[in-house]
Amino acid sequence: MSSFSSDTRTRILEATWSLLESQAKNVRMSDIAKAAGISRQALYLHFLNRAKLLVATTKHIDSVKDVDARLAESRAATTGMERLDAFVTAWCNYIPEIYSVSVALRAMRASDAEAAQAWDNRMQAVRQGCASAVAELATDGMLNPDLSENTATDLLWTLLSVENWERLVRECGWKQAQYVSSMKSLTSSELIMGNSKS
Amino acid sequence: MSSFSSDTRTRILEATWSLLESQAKNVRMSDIAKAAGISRQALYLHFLNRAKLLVATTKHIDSVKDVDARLAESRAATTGMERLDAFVTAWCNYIPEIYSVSVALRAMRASDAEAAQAWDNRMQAVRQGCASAVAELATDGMLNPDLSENTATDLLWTLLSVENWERLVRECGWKQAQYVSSMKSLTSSELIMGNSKS
DNA sequence: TGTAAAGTTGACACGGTGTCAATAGGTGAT
DNA sequence: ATCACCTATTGACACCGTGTCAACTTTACA
Repeated sequence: MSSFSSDTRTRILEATWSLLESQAKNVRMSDIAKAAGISRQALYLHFLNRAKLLVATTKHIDSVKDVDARLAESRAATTGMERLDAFVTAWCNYIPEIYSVSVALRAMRASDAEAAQAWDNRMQAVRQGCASAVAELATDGMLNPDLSENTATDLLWTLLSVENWERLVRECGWKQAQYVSSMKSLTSSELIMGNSKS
Repeated sequence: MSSFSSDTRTRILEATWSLLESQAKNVRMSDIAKAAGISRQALYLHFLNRAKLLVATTKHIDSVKDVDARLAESRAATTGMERLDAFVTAWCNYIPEIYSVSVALRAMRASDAEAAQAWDNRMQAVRQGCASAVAELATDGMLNPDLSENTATDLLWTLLSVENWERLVRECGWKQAQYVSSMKSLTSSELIMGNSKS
């Protein structure tokens, strides 16, 4: 419980975060150490390896940004359509917060099993959110009859991927608001029964 | 023009290709050399670095699979809707062919500017195909009036990304045919004016 | 005052890419 | 025939980033 060590730990996490936010590419352990004001080796006293550090950083961001509270809103919705809308909004607006860390984590996937696992877990959690929204849509009888619940979940999950956000917002230069509203209309027009364009 | 050297070159490319197809992850220069039956150093006589080798491999696949002929079909379509359909079909069915190399190339993006550039070029070419299809849709007056040509192109390009294929086919286990028909209905319902679900 | 935790410096192994030098063998032109 | 060239070989090595280890110092606190 010594405030000492835990201070250093969060200083490391904050340093990692801000480095990833800024330059984004090729952040090395030594860069992070320097930014946190400790030696490179001391980093390994707190995190066994780079993957664990990145994972801890995402969790740190989650707690700072209070992801749970944001998603709670969508679970509180009473109808399936409201829930879908709330979920899409909440998640789409959360993507930019974790984007920079996600880049680093995804880049490690190919070479590091632990990083791959961590990213996969996160995505499965998102998928779970998608599945819940779809399920509620189905019980309301509002799910597009061409789609099974599973297929609809796959589709929703795919549309809401970080990679799609990356492409539209970062590569194509869309405004975040434009992205969100596009995703809302896209998902609702695909998932909700008998929906043509507004 | 010595058939000798050029034989080795294609042997290298074939070896790279088949290695990427099989194990997919962490294919090293030494692995490729071994598979091609030459020394690791000799690889560098043919390709200056790993990025160039991967790029050459994609081009080799393109020529073997005759990507131009496949896409020519979509350019031959007379109406915008036919063209969109043909383009989506052709590209979606081409993705599996280049997928394994794309994984390797994308994995290098973070660390290697040349690989990033090469992947980007390829994707811009795909975007060009999307733009052409959208343009023809627009001249036919069939483009969804909610969308500018640019926005429609962005959307189409995003939907047809390799990453989305990867998620649906590899992660979610969709059959290729299911993926293609989903993409066809998804793109047409989003891009074509006044389209509800079939 | 002694112990433990947290940190320091310096050195090193490992894996993978890319480079270099010295050498060998086959091919083709003169 | 021989010279030059091209392709290939072996072996060694530099560079980079991660992760590890050992020896030592500083700080906290009981």
